[in-house]
Amino acid sequence: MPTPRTGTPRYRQVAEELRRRIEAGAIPAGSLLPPESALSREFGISRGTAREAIAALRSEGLVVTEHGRGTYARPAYPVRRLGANRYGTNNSHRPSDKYQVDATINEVPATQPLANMFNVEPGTMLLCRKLVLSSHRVPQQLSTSYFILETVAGTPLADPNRKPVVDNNPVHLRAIDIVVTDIREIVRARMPTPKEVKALCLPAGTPVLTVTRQIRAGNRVVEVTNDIVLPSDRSELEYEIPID
Amino acid sequence: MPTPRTGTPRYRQVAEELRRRIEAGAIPAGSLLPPESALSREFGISRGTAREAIAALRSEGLVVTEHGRGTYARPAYPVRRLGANRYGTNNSHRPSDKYQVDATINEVPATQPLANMFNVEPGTMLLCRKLVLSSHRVPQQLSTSYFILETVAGTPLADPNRKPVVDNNPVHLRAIDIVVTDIREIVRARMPTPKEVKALCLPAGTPVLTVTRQIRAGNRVVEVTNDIVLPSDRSELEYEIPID
DNA sequence: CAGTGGTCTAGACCACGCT
DNA sequence: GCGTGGTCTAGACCACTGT
Repeated sequence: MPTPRTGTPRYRQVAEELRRRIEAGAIPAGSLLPPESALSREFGISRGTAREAIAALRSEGLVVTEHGRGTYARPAYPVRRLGANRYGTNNSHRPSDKYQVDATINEVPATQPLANMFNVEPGTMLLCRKLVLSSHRVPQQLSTSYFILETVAGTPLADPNRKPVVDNNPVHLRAIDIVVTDIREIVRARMPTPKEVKALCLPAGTPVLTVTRQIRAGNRVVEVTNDIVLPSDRSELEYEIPID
Repeated sequence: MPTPRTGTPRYRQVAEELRRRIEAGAIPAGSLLPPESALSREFGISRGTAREAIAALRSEGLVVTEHGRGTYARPAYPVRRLGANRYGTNNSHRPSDKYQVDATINEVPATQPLANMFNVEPGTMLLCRKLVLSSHRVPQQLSTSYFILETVAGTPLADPNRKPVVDNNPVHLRAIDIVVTDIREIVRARMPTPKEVKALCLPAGTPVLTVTRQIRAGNRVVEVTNDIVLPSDRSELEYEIPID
């Protein structure tokens, strides 16, 4: 019986000890934790148990593991803030020049939930724009937007070759004579799907922020974005709420 | 050699198969997955590998495990939406009556980051309000708010026995002659700490949404809420953005 | 009590990153 | 090649939920 079974499991105790070392700075952000073999020796546990301890820290987002190299105390990523003024007309730091965009466009009939959000009948043809937005060769954002096909057909928004469009924001819509009056966003968080992990280069245990967006011009809904997906380790969303 | 090592690991294959069953409805939301022993037999893997498959699904938030009972396809929780009008004066669905509040109040000197957010000198005395907001005996929200002590001393906001205050919103401030002009919120997501897991009854693998909030009256910052913590499986945030 | 998941061991071989 | 983490096995005992 090499392990006295006290109340809290061994792997948790080890995880807590490692957490203390990280938070105390004994293991600085960006540096390597001891390898599993060393933990196994130091704490007198099997390698499997050492792995469980590290898995616990990983699921808290405190460390990231790289195959063949080791486990690092998680370095702080530079954060991209989606500012409250991101839809303004004189947005001085428009991202067009700093970001690379990969867009695919196609036409689809409206499903029931989409039809509801647009206030149209199911089956109405929509333009679907899928975007991948990258910065420094690291993907920063996925999004899928829909427009009523009739209102954008033949405009630059429907042109698959018009790469430099970063986001379908009010400025682009105004260019085709649609005056946006307000935008409604719903923010949620969840764990990513395996596909999103890959597409956004997410370290294990990193949640994503999702934004569902309605862009309205008066009573008309002109765009529905059914999930902008943002990596939570490098993104934050800012809102300004005016009080009547 | 009981296991041919093809490209994708065995536990991932099993996880994907289980995911298909859940998404196809073969394992309806809320019902039990096969026990580890059954998976072990069915797929010809060891119990440890079956556990890894389930852990993968758990980390995606697709299933929840209860000790001694089994692993369930995750039921959809009722979602609490923090609406765009949550700071309005004529907020018809004020939550006061539907929620229970547990508040602790104390006085602390401003740390450097707090002082920055208030535009005051470090050391200025602040009133600190920690809230736990519950509904149906399930915690729904944690928050820590700060006020400049001088501006709220002696007012109901500083009274620890004034339980029914659900949130320090503009209505309460107006009652003490502070007219809020705007609110700034920053939304992030991350994995919860073990304490938050406990306090919010979070199933493993559930991220939290956090909101950092500044409430301003003209140029003055009257309240800083340094992280409202919301369980992402039961919360969403709504914003309305007016376009100039 | 039986059946479930939770923890842990001791060992094996594979895949990756280095030097 | 060596050291790292990644996958997997077979077995053990514990802890919790049911009957």
